[in-house]
Amino acid sequence: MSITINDVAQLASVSKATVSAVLNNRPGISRSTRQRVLEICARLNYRPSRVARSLSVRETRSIGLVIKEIDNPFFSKVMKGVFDACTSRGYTVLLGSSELSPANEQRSISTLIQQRVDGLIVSPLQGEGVDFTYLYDLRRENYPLVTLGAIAHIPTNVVDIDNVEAAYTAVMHLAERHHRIACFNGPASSAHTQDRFEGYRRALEEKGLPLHHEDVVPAGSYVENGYDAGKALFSAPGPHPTAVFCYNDLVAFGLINALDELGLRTPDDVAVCGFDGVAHCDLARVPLTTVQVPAYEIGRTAALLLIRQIGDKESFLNERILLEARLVPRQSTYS
Amino acid sequence: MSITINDVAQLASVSKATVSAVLNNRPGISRSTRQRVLEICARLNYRPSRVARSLSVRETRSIGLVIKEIDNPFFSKVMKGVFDACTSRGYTVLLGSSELSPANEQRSISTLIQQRVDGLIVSPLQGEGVDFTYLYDLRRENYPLVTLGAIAHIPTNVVDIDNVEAAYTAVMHLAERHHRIACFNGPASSAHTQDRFEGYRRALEEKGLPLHHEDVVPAGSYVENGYDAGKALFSAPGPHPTAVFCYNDLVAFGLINALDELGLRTPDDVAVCGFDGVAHCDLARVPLTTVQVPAYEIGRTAALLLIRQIGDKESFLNERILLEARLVPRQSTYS
DNA sequence: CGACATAATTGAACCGGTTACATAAACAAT
DNA sequence: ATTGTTTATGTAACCGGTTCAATTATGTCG
Repeated sequence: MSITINDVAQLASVSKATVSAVLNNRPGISRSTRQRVLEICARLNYRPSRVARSLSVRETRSIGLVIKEIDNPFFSKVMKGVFDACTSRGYTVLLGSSELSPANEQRSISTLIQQRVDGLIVSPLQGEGVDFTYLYDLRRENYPLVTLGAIAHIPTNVVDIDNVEAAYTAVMHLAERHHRIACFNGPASSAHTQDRFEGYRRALEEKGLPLHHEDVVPAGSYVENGYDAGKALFSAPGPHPTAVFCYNDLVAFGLINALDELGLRTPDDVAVCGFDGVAHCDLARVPLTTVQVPAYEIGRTAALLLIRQIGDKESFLNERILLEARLVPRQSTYS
Repeated sequence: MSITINDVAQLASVSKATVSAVLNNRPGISRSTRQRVLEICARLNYRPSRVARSLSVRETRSIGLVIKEIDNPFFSKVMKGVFDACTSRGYTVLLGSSELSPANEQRSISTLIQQRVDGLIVSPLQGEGVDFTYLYDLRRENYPLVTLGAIAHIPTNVVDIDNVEAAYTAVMHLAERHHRIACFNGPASSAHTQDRFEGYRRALEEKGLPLHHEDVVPAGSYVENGYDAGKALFSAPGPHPTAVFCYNDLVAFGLINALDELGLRTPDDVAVCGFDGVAHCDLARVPLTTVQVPAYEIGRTAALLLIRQIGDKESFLNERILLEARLVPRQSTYS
């Protein structure tokens, strides 16, 4: 099938060992032999098999990235951060995605481990029905692992922002002008959902505002979810909230759309705050106030941390890196 | 280090061959042996090494996906299509991206081949300084390859839309009301840029409209590019175009922003048409008229085609699948 | 010129699976 | 009891690299 090291060795009339030495720039090869071998490699267009090498040296120079949603601009940026850091250091990225399903997450991780990736970056799901004993096992085996967000009871290397704090800040911002603030939560299976809700709760508490049960709605993470939740909440009878803190920007966009259709104006009738700071928040019909999360840096940092840990398995077993998120007020909360 | 088939064999007091047979559901294993082996696998939490298997059977059950921009919602959807099709068929996706640099493209492909992916999906660059002899070589070796967009002089399996036709339709739409239409081109290194421009040219020609040289500007593929190009074109002295056909939606968004800052209104002063139909075109400040490209289906179709070709290398050597794109008129071209 | 150090090269085992073939065991038929 | 047939399991080679001890070639020096 394809050219192997044996073909090269034979044509150069040297042993495989010599070819291997040449290709790995090991010393102790004569100038002439090196030249001849390289020439033949070029002529044959020889590409050493990484799978054979991986088997032998027990490292694949690849890492697995398991995100939650491929089709989410936030994760696109994370991916890019991971990708850039990895490729510049000779690592290949194998892609996994849970698409919010715990079963998929587990399957992805399992597959990647069978592929013998040198380490994993996981944006973990959490909540009901999420079994992370397998992540726990990885930890115990000292498998290089970085999670984007902490996992309850499992110490890992974490790269994230302080979601509670960021949500708190955002809601405090809304509370400057509003006294009834709703919360559109994200997927129940995401730890971020819980943290952001906690920030919301604290802000209300601090301001002495009541937490209306019916104002806390499980929305989701996509535009449609925000739209549906918005339609439901604001077409219900009775007085409505005058501001909504959304799990992410997409939900916020959907909400604004729903409000518009209901004849409610943003921000005059209802102020809306998003989260993530995906590109184009500033291009939206109503420029969106949001919490700018450094997604690219999260990805990049996670990759660097992971690679460091791959290199020295004993170090940084339990690092927790929190990057800065900042509130970017725009028109959707100011009239 | 990690558990191997030998460990399992030893504990079950059988040979590796037997363990292998059990794990691959090969017939001719006694009920009791099978059970015992499986039990021990479970107990040891044994995960067969795909790298060893790959070396042996000469297939990795993985494919490489090389896109042009990770951080571009269009490619996010393509990726998702590829990912879904692949994972449901047991293939892993290795990620590559040229980020519009031919050198990167080549490096990505080269790396993926060394990883011995079973096939490649490439969204190829094209134009000046793009050397695709290596893609040509792949073709000759009958390496499974699907490209998203044709490559000049190289017959491959192609999945794409008819860019010329789609651009033509879009520009004809603009030409219903406008007589001077600019074109914001994409990256010079993209074949799509050339095709879309060709559609633009044909539409003008058919309508008998003049093609002003200064109205054809190399913009790029990101929001900033559209913004910059817009600022430049519309702040120049003299009469301006009253419509712009943009390479993609992001450029269109940037342009609308620029126009806004220059005090020009969309669509009243300048009509704008995008391309791709990324999510949120309908959420933009000015809902964007665009050509809706079935990105997810492109990815999915490409993956299916590739996998089919991997299974039967002789078939479909030269398939050319064009999916439907359709114009979605919105406010940015209608007042 | 022989002894010895040094440089260059090779042989063989190994990584962890798969697989063709050989062998052993179980059982039926004669 | 012998042979044949079927079923279950084991042996060993192989995939394409890496690695290290052993070997051979080359060079230095007394």
